[in-house]
Formats: sequence, C-alpha cells, structure tokens
Amino acid sequence: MHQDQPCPFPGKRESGDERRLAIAAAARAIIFEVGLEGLRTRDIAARVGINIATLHYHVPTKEALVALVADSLRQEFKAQAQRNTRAGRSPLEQLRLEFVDFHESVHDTPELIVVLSALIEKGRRDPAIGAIMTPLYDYWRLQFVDIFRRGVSDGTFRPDLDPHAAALITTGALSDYSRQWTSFRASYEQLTAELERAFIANPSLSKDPS
Amino acid sequence: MHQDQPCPFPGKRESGDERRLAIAAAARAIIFEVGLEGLRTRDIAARVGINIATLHYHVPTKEALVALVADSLRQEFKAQAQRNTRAGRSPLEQLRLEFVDFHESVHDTPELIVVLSALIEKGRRDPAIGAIMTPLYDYWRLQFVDIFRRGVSDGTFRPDLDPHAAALITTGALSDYSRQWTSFRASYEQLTAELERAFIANPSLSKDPS
DNA sequence: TTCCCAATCAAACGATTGATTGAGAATTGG
DNA sequence: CCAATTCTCAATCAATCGTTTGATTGGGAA
Repeated sequence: MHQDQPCPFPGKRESGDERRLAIAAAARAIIFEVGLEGLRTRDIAARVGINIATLHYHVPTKEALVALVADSLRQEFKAQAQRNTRAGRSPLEQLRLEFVDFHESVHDTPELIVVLSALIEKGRRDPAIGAIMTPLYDYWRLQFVDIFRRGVSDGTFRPDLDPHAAALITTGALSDYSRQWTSFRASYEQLTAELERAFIANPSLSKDPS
Repeated sequence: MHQDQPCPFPGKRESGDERRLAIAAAARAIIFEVGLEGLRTRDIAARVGINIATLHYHVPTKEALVALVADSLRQEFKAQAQRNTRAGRSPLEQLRLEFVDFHESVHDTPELIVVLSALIEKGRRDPAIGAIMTPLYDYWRLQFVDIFRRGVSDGTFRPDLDPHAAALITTGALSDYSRQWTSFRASYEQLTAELERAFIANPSLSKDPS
C-alpha cells in the first residue's frame, strides 16, 4: 500500500519512505561530522526531529541504520551513473567527464566521499556493509577500466597500459585527494592533468601500430 | 591474587614505557579488527593483561590513548625512514625501494595502513590527532616528491611530470590498494609496474644523454 | 459510527561506557 | 632494613548507549 500523494500538511506525519530518507541524510551528515565512532541514534533522531522510539520504528537497529546509509550511497551513485550518458564520446572525453563529475560531487556534497570511505572501511569487517560497498566501489573503478581499455584500443592511451592497474591508480588518487584536499598544495587540475599525462599515448610516437 | 596469567614472567613488572608500548600495540590491533568505533578501553586492558585502572594510570584518558597510537605510528614511520638510507641510489631505484618497503609493511603489519587511514580520517576533525597524522602523511608523500623531482632532473621521468601531483597519485594508489587489496584483481606488481610506466620518460625520446 | 493501523512519543530498561577510588603489592634509593 | 615511589587491582561511579514498553494520535476502511 503505497501512495504517491505527498502529505498536504507538512509537519504532520510523513510516510515511511520519506522518513527513512531523512534519517539516512541525517546519519550521513553526522558521520561526516564526527565519524562512525560518534554516530548516536539519539543524535540522528534529534536532527530529523523525531523521537528516538520513532527512529527505531522506521529502522529497527543501528546496524540496519548503517546499512540504510550504505544503500542510500548506492542509490545516489546509481542515479548519478544513469544521469549522464557517455555514449558516442571519446575515451579521453569520458575520462575528463569523470574527473569533472567527481570534482562536482566533492564540491556539492563533500560528505559523500568521506562517508563512502568510512563505510568501505567498515565493509572490510562487516559483511552486510561490504556486500553493498564493495560492488559500489568496484563499479566506479570498472568505469575507468572500460575507459582505459577502449582508450588503449583506439590509441588514445599508451599501448602498454594496464587498464585495471590504471583504474586502480585513478580511483585511489581521486579518493585520496578528496579525503584530505585541505593539506594538498597541488590543485585538482594539477592532479587530473598529471593523470592524463600518465596514461596518454606519447604523441611523438607513431599512432598507427601496423 | 594475580589475575588470569597475563605476563610470561610472573612477578615481574614492566616499566612504564614498555606498558605504554604494549598498550599502543593492543589498541592498534583492536582498531584494525573493529575500527575506531569499536575501540574500548576495557578490551585494550584485557589484551595487554592489565586492569582497567592500570590502563588509566599509564594513559589518563581515551583521547590520550588515541594520541598515543598516533604517536606510535609516527615513531614507527620515523624509524623506518631512518633504517634504510637511499643515498647514492638512482631515482628509479629509490622509487622501487619505496614500493618494496611499502609492500613489506603491508605484508608484515597489515594493520599499519588501516590504522593509519583511520587516524588520518580522525585527524580531519580532531586537531590533536591531525597535528600528528597530517605531517606524517605529508612526510611520506614528500619522499616521493623528492624522488620524482630528481628523477625529472636526470631524465629518468617525464620532463613534464609534476612531482607533487605524481607523488599524490602514488601515495593515493598505494594506500588505496592496501586498504582493500582483497577485492582487487590486479596484483601489487601490476600496480607498481603501471606506476613506473606512468611516470618514466619514454626511452625512445632520450633527449639529454650527456 | 466503529474499527484498524501506521506513525509517534514519553518514559524507562538493561547493559556498557570511560573514569575514579582507596588499599595494597612491588620496586627503588638510602 | 626502611621509607618513598611506582605500579596494580577489586570495586564502584555517573553517564550514556541502543533498545523496548505502553500508550496516543489521526486518517482511512468497514
């Protein structure tokens, strides 16, 4: 029994889905501020503006709550991936689009990568979280694998480039940058430019290997 | 009325420094297993084999305990840096030595990088931890900056290579690899080999062979 | 109207948390 | 040997944690 009709009286009761959405958002904000070790169910309830018992009505346990946050990240990445279609673009253009997208994500929702890292780390020891986060991170990296693989085929990138290793380097550098951009002297443009130079084929070499 | 046999030398006491060392080691092991959010002073005391009050005698607060762990990491990195002198070696040799060192560290003490990442993340919000961890991470990256800078000078690496960006890419890729090497198909050798190819000068373009 | 049920809350529960107390054992310097 | 110091522990504290209970609300169905 699901009704699409939004509540005509804001401040009254919200549907279960809306509540769960607000709970996940509040939890993400708190994790960003004080980390997973500072996450308290009462603080989440207070930020949403509901009673602690109401929180447990919608999300039974804290474990399920963290899983809810993980799933909210998954859905957000899924939506982001479906939003921009890269069909018909060259590998280098797609790579640069990924760089721009990532930068925008870090700028618009700075807590996203921080929470993502925290949950990936938690997923290393919590199978329930790992089942959500590992495929998510793999998917992101596989996008780069695909870009590099096709870029090698058409001569954009070095012929001796290892797509998997290059993708690992790229995602590692990007996530590491966003994690501590405060202490980095190098700008994001310097980082992405160096990544391009690292993988791109040398223009002075013959592009036609036949 | 001694408790259930913690010390291999009954009747013997450990000095304050040894105790603090054992406490830091136990805390690191626990952080590796259950994360910072699962770190409990009682668990640390139990692993060391001492009473909870004894733990608080040596380390007054939990906050000081986390700082102690951070400092133990700093000392370990400092000792590691001083252990192997790289004087007289070529930039490429030094880079490969860094790769080997890192791999050995991950292999010998797998909890090291995980705990390092956890404390760096905590240092983002806790100034006391950040004061220890940020310089530590910067120091590691600066080692690569130095290697790349000299490698550019002597023609080992690309002339258009940005040492800071390249170092950021390298540390990011390495730390990201060690954080989740379980789900990576690419081996460590593939990763380091790709890093070398990414930064090394093209052999067909030997521009300055003087 | 009467009933049902998702949603909500005040209050509290049992357990755990970091931290403290006071007394005593072990060690050290004289 | 003694006294001072360092170190240790059983017992305990106050606070907070995640979770539960029991009751209430309000809107839609019967």
